[in-house]
Amino acid sequence: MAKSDSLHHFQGIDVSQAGSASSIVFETLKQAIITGELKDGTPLKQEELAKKFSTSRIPIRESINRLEQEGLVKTIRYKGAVVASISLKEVEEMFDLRALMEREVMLKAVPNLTDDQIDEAEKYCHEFASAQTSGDWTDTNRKLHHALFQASDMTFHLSVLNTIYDRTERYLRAQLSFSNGADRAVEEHHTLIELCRARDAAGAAELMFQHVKHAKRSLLEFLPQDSE
Amino acid sequence: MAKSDSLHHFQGIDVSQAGSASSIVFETLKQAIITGELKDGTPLKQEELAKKFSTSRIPIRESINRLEQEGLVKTIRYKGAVVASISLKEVEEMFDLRALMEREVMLKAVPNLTDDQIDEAEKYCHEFASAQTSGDWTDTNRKLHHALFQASDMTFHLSVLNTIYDRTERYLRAQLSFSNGADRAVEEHHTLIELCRARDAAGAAELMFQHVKHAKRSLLEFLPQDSE
DNA sequence: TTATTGTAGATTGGATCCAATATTGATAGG
DNA sequence: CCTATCAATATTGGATCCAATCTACAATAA
Repeated sequence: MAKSDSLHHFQGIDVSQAGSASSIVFETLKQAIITGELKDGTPLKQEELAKKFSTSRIPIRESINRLEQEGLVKTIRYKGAVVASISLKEVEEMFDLRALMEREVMLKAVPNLTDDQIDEAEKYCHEFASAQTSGDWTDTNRKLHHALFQASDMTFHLSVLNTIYDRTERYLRAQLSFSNGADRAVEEHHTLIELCRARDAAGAAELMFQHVKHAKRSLLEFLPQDSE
Repeated sequence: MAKSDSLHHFQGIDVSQAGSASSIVFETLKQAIITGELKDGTPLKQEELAKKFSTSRIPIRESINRLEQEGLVKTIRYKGAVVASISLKEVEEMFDLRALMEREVMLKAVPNLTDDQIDEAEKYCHEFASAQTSGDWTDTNRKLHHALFQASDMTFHLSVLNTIYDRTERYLRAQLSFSNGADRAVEEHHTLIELCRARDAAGAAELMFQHVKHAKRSLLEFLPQDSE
């Protein structure tokens, strides 16, 4: 009963009102993992979740399958599923890839950016600067990046970037709960907006690259723990 | 009965001997889609597949879910699943990303390559040159690239690359059935091996980049059809 | 005491049944 | 002849039941 109380968040969530049960469970669990509500290693027991969501185990199983395919959980046959942890090496890789990809995306996006889009990005830029909780921080950060990326029309790149964001967000949140290492990011974001307004694609792309590399470095300083 | 005969390949495949039913069905379907045995738009009917695999619909549904998460099928609620097609724009994007990533991977791999690994790659290089069917071609091509990539120890990058290979292979096969545009590739592969032996990481990386860009170009020449 | 074995409980994997929805074809009206 | 509506069928989504496997703990023997 009190054995595993880490899923108390889902109290009262019911499925019988919108889309398919599977997709609701999937989105809810995914969000809980991304935000860190469900910590690394938390076992996801089908029966338990079925009760929380007031459904049978079928939609739960489908959700867990999909989550595993996205790399967010890891299951062992007849043993069960747990929230997947991520190694330091993988974090590094993901940030390196982010840097590489976001540079390319910016290169294509900047020439297509409308003034409205830049205004929107700047709005998020300010929200970002005044964000208080780590949740607000990551949310506005994602919105800001996304607003700039939209103009690139590189849907596949963006989908890959999204999975990287999904899989690293909880670690970013953890970092930001401790340090307030967002100062440099705020500065870089403002400069980024300026470069976009000037339609300096190469400059914006290069700054984005460095921006992500900086984020990687400050995150790694805060993850000296295990490596799995 | 003769209505949809595009799944006749699975005759006799039975599930009751190895891993979980789900994973067997998943791998089999995935391979069939990758190779092009199941063409774009082919509907995947659960009952029909359940009979072919001698199981219930449950493992079929799980497989389809996982395939959808990998982008290989597309399902509509209460309507069914079909083999996902891919737009020209996505093909372009995937090859651009491949070029970008494989350059980075080579940059890290070359200094770590052992002589044995290079020998292995060269073996595939020769197999590739003498491959007859489009299946042999893509197989050895993948093996060759993979052999070189292993030394990079960039597991996440490789997983992304694998999904790109998975989602584009059938189009490459189709191309190679028509043209024999592999001549240039053979040449580039040999040069690539030379550069690896010389431990010229920058050179190998740059050649790999161009190699993928060339592949992209010759593929696009053969896909002037629809765009969806 | 310690290692081993066996049994009971818990948990996941798969099969079958029912519910919800879409598709198709027939029929009636214009 | 064409169109619209409605019933019949096909197909997917979800619930419940059974099977297979793992885990924990106790009993027994060295």
